[in-house]
Amino acid sequence: MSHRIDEIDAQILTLLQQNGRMKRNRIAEHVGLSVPSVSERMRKLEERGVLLSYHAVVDPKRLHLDITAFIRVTVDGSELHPEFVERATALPEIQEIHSITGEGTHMLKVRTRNTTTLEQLLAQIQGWPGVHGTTTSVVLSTFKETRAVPVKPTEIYQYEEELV
Amino acid sequence: MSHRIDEIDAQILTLLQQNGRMKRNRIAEHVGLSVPSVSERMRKLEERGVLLSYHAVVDPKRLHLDITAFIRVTVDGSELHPEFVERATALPEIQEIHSITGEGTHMLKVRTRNTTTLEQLLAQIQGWPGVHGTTTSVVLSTFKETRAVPVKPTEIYQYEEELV
DNA sequence: CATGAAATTTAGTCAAT
DNA sequence: ATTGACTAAATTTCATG
Repeated sequence: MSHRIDEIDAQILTLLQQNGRMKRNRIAEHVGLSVPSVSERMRKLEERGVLLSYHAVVDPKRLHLDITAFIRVTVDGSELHPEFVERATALPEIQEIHSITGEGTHMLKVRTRNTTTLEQLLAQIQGWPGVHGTTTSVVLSTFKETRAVPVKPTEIYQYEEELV
Repeated sequence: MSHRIDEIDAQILTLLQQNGRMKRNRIAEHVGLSVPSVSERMRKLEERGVLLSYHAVVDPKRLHLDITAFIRVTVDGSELHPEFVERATALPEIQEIHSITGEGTHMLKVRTRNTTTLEQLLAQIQGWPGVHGTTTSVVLSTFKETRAVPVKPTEIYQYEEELV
């Protein structure tokens, strides 16, 4: 079973990435289809796992989370990686956890209240099993921050089997 | 003019961060208020800039964007920073642009199709005025990726003047 | 797949508290 | 600031092309 993202799917995805609460009738106007057609396409995009989820974005500053930082961590021994990930996942201040190539083994993105809480967070992470070093880049200004991806109609078929 | 986020606002924000398309009547059930009250609170949270926006999340893998990478860039001369940011902002593959402390001056987060397109992107960035060095961390696995922030009712008043 | 029309659900308005 | 009662709008269902 294979599917492709056509021009209209691409438009719908672009619109919903921009405005996740856009009404179906307005989407329908944009793409030139009826409301039930848009609903059906959205349902299928969700079913196929192209549309993963919808989220509100809250301004961290308004909640006194004034520090954003990237923390590059070195975790010794890959047998300790799962535990590291588990501990990091449990902390709501940690928004992203990736394993990476190059210097270090993991990259974290964190939002925290101030330099004091950042220091506490770093101390906590450094105390975890296998954690050797951390390198922290504190964000001074953010100029662009989005999860939106450019969507073009795909010429290539997407085989479900290949993905998960 | 000052405002505080009470227990119910915190619940609403948490729910909408989890599900950005949650219906007002479902939110109302969760928080124990009427639909008009929930609408009014959402309107005010948006007005005050606490709720910034709503977005659908699209799976990059389904669109053949198989590479995620963090690129730490050194841009010489702060007078060249605005141009760097402007050029970077224009590229849809670049999802995040931050100026940072420590090693390098900027941190980029990028999504691109494959190692070939990543190489092209790096070459492009390295050609920009003032760009000296780049250090790339390619993501092998992502374990957590969210923009959701922990929301607790604030005891402290938030003065509009202090923000923006 | 797409559509219009009908049925159902959700959201907006507003006077009253 | 919150509500119920009302009206308007949005969404789902479904028979048909």
